[in-house]
Amino acid sequence: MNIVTKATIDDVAALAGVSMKTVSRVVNNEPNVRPATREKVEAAIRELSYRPNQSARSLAGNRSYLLGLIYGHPSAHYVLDIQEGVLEICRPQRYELLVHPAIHRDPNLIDEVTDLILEKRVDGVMLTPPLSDNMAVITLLKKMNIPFVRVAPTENKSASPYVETNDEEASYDMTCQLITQGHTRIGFICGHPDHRAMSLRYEGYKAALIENELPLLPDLVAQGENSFESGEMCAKQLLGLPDRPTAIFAANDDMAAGVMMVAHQMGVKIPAQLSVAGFDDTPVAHQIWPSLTTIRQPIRQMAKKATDLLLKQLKGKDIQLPASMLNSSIIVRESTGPLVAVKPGKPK
Amino acid sequence: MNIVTKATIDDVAALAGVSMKTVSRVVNNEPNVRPATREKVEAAIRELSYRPNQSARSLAGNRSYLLGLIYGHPSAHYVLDIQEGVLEICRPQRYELLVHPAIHRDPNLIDEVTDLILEKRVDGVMLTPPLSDNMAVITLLKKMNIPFVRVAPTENKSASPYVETNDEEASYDMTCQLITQGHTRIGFICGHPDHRAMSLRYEGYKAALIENELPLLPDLVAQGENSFESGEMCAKQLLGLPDRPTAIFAANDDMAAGVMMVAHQMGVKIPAQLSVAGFDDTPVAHQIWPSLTTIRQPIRQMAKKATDLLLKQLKGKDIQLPASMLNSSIIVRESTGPLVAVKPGKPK
DNA sequence: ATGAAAGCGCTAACAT
DNA sequence: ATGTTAGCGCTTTCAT
Repeated sequence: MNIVTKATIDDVAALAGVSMKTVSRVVNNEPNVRPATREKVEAAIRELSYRPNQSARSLAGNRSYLLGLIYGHPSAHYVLDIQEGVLEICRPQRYELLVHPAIHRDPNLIDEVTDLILEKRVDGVMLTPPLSDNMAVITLLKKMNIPFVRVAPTENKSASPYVETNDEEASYDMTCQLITQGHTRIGFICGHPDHRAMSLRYEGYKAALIENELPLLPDLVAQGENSFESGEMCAKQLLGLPDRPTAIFAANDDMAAGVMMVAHQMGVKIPAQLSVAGFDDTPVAHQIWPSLTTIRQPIRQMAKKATDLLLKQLKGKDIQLPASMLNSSIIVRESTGPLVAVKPGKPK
Repeated sequence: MNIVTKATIDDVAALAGVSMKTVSRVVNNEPNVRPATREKVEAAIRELSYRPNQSARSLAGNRSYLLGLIYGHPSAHYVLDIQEGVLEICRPQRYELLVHPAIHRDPNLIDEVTDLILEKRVDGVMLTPPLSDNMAVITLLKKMNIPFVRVAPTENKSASPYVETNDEEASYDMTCQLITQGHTRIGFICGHPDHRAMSLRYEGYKAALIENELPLLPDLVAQGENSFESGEMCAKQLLGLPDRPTAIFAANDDMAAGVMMVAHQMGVKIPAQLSVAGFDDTPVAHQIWPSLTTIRQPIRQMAKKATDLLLKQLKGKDIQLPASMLNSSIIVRESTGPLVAVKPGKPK
């Protein structure tokens, strides 16, 4: 029973001496309002601390002003960055965000998304990896005829507007850098096969080897599944080789951290005896010792751009450029470098 | 123009041959519907793929079915855990979550919260540290007469229902454990002073020293501010002491990781020459080398319990127990242990 | 440039 | 146990 919460559009109209519709025009920044009228209305709005009721707006206007973010589980850091990027753009336009954690391949996923659309009535949806490539969801979204954008899809790019980054190129550059430092036996740890964007990182690695006329040795390529633990497993495999690699490039930082753990346990010096590189620049990358050379994606920028694309769709604007590319960059730290002869008993 | 999205409560009522109100009763699980009638209605709902329109429900019922989460920035991991805990409980009860990142001490914060309540019309609010102790926000929420819960508040506990954990006790236990391992010079790195919950961790440390008749040496207590970098600074200070500590307990994992980084750079062996303990069990704790002994809070559990408390308030149920305590636990890893004489030239 | 009237799809309050 | 009647506070459509 707070007076603050009570003002309605009628109250404002009465106080300003105009019709309800005129207030509506002012609130929604519609044209055809004389500046003098606009000011009168704005004064009344201020006076009453009027705030339009979203539920009423949604019901009458047949849209919810809600965006849905459906995310699979890359990492907390990634998700939060995306989320905050989205909010930064949509809030000023009076859209809010509904967050939906999803399990890739969960049989309930389709029902949940249907619910998001039918019951919560989100106006648009954003998909992040690995869901950006989930055909079941994409098909559903299309069928429901609801606007959506995808972050970093690798397949069916024509299905929706999207934002991507040059993972493959960055991966190529990283590999080249290792080669330049004198490494010829460079191991690679692949990401989870369900996470298609990960495979582009492998493509970049391959391309660099070929470009530099280095052999692609199957023994030096291990199949991880994104977790720290899988990185450890792969590291044991690669470092246990009779002729082990002098550098290991992992498709994400968690796995790279796993490699470093195993290296430490085996007494292998980084970077003197082994260079290690990761991908993502998660917080662990600079907190680990030695700090990890990795690749940083412009996650927040991608989210902002994607939100922009989505909102433009909602407003019916033609998107001339339904796709957008943002650059990732290599962050060189201490875990990579040329090989160094290690004299036993005299570390550093 | 999709048929799937079109069914309304009237359509269902017509198909089931009952009134709108009866459908409403079924949908909302209200009593006073004969089982036979209920089934007829449910069949019609299924047949039409009917989903109630949230906007209409909200407008008519004068509630939004939206919860607001206002979070300051502890860590991505913490926030996401809270968020998913909230969703796990509120979704089944058909409540959704609006996420609001906030900067503690931001002058706009009050306006933003007002907006969340007046315009987005959230039915209830959850506050996490350090906002749980932000009096400006608490006062506003009270004034607006909106239900709210707090996670881990340290002050004004009677202001709202809340959920807490035994930080102080866990911190006490950790310190005792270090003492048991033979450490008598134990350093402590405090958290950011704005983050009041952090100071309880210091209290636990102090209590353990006193209990064990160890002196509380001011030189061994450093003032950090939660970040990895501040942990490094404090470590340099503590390890630079003429008579340096043999163990350092940091008020969070990020700072503990900073300590380990500095120790590595100085050639100090962990745990042989220095034990290090953290607090939070963030992902970095088990990815770092050596893995970090730390304390795990039941974050998700706290979020679930807090959501439960909030929803009960919304439903007008009396909360007999407006506060709830959940236990944190020590996770012992490799970074702590008794001192070991190190023979130069023979590591491990 | 402004206004009047008609809903949007539900829930609440009150019948029956 | 079920139905009837009014709105909730906006946007839309169509006048003026």
